[in-house]
Amino acid sequence: MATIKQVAKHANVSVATVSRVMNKSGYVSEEAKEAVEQAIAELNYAPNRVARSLYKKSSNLIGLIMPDITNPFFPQLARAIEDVANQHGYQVVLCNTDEQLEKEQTYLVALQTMHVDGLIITTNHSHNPNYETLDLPMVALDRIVKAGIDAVVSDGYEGGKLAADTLLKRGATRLAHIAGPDHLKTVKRRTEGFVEVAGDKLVGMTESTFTFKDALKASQQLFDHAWPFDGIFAANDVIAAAVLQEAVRRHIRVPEELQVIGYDGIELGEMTSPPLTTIVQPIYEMGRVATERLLDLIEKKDTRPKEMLLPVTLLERQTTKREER
Amino acid sequence: MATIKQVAKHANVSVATVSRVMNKSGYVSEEAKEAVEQAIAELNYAPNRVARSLYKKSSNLIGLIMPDITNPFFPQLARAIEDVANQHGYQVVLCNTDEQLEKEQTYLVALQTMHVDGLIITTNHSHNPNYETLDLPMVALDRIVKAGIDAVVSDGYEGGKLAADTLLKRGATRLAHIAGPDHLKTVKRRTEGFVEVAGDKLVGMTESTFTFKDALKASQQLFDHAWPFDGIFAANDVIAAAVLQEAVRRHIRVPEELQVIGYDGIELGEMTSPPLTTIVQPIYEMGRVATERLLDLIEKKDTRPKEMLLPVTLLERQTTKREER
DNA sequence: TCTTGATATGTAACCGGTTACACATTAAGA
DNA sequence: TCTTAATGTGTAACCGGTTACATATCAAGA
Repeated sequence: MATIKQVAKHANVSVATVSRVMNKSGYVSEEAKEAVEQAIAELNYAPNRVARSLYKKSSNLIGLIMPDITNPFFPQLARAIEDVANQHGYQVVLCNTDEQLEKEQTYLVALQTMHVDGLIITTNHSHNPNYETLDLPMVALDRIVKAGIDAVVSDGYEGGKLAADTLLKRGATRLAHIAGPDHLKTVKRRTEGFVEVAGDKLVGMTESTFTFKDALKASQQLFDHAWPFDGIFAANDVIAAAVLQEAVRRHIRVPEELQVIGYDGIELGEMTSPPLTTIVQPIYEMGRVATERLLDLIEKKDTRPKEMLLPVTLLERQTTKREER
Repeated sequence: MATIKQVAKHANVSVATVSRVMNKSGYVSEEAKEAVEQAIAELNYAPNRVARSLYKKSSNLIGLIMPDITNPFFPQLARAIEDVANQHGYQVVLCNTDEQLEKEQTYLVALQTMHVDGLIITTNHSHNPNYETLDLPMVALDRIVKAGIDAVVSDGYEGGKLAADTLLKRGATRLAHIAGPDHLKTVKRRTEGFVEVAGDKLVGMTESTFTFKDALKASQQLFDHAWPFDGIFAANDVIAAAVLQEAVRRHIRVPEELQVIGYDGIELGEMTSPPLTTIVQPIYEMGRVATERLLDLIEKKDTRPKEMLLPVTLLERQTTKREER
């Protein structure tokens, strides 16, 4: 790789002039500019970002901290973040923390010492001391870390209500629910919204993590103890897929005997049999908004922290009945 | 963040001494060592990786180039890579190229100018001129870029044979197949293996991309034109899920009337109804091996290029019949 | 003609590490 | 006692950019 010195020599100017034409800063004569541009082209020169970072104290890198990219909700988020970052000349560093504070801490110092310009956090520890001392632009995604940190979340409460409402409208009279992990505020809201609208129609409820195995166990337990119910809302699509599988195993017909609604809108819902009706979070959009916000923060366009609440929608596939009109 | 100078002053030594104790290089007295260590602790010092990179021309960063993290095969790979990299003090930069040469090229210069130490490539252009001129350690994963570049792949040929063999053993007599995209060599091998063993039992075959929508179309077409068949092998699990969904829609009983085998062993296969029998690639293992190999390359432990072929296994779930004994 | 501000360009300091080199000091061996 | 090698430490150059500052030229306005 050529250096700026070589370019300068090649174009018969000083390094300062080369730097000026690259950054379009200061005064440069047309003549010099052309010479430099030609030299750059001829030497196939691209400036060393490490050197630039050192002086500028900015790396055009953003850190993406998530529990586990393997969880099917996150890839879309990561994709959106990467897309937007890339469009603005940033790269993203991927960090899987498994929600372990220690891993998180390790990543945080690594990220800091490499001078990332900002952080997107998809993690849960609202009390996490790691972030408090951190003087870095950051935005929380799908999680609420603490007041004072920007957050982008979708409207889980409305989503929960929408799920209950839909089930009721489609003629369900005995509702069940599988909630997500208790420590996730954004997930809890779904349950709250659902319970609120379900009222005394709610006949069974349990809780599960977001792994399929756990979800399957929870489903079995629910079917064993709370059956019969004719409408069920799962806190996410993975859990809904487990419910579906368990229903098939028990020869319960979906949606005739049991209507099922999931939450998230991940691709998985399209692939189940029958395809899953679900409350769609605008996942890609959330990633996009969060990244754009972070970029604004980095460029100091706006520093008042705020929470962005994105709307959810119902996607009717085939685990709910057609609405009668 | 403290700098090495501050640490040096605090410990009453020179920066060289501080550097020496941090890197355990050269001679340092016990006394000086303790003073420095205490200063580091008190100032909460961590060396600036950017500065270190500039001098060392090595960033402890590795670039991960993949088509689309949203494709359910890749997150596990990414996870493995990230895990191993992290264990060795490296971070990974995520790049989604959508298989577009232009994006790839952009990433490549970005990655080079930030002095990544190596590349893991999960992409397809065997003729890709971008990589030829690149003087960087790299390993191709699940893809064969060209001779001379290390590659880690699973044994698709054996996998295809295993699928046909299994179907035949379980009593299928009329076989069908949906192949993957033609330009993926590693995927083509699955088809070759399958066709070889299926022989004249093969009654229908078509091709599909790895998106669910396309797979659904391909399935429908196959059912329309080649039915009846009683065993089908799909080039990956997403396609198999589509076949399954279409079979359910047509009230074809699986596995009684039709046995289905997928390929990959992604989590999705666990979530379909019924759960999918599939040929499992050791995905995480592949990511691990590739990354360890890359790290060896970076540290110049071994430079002879080689291709690593990992074995696949059959995972029997419920879309195939139990073997009669 | 003289002053002044806009234009143009180069030199060198700086960012925060690493390390070559010079220079002590000390201990072991002759 | 004199060499010599091992040990210990500091100074400064270096990595490849950016930019403050000094300097020079030139045209416009007084």
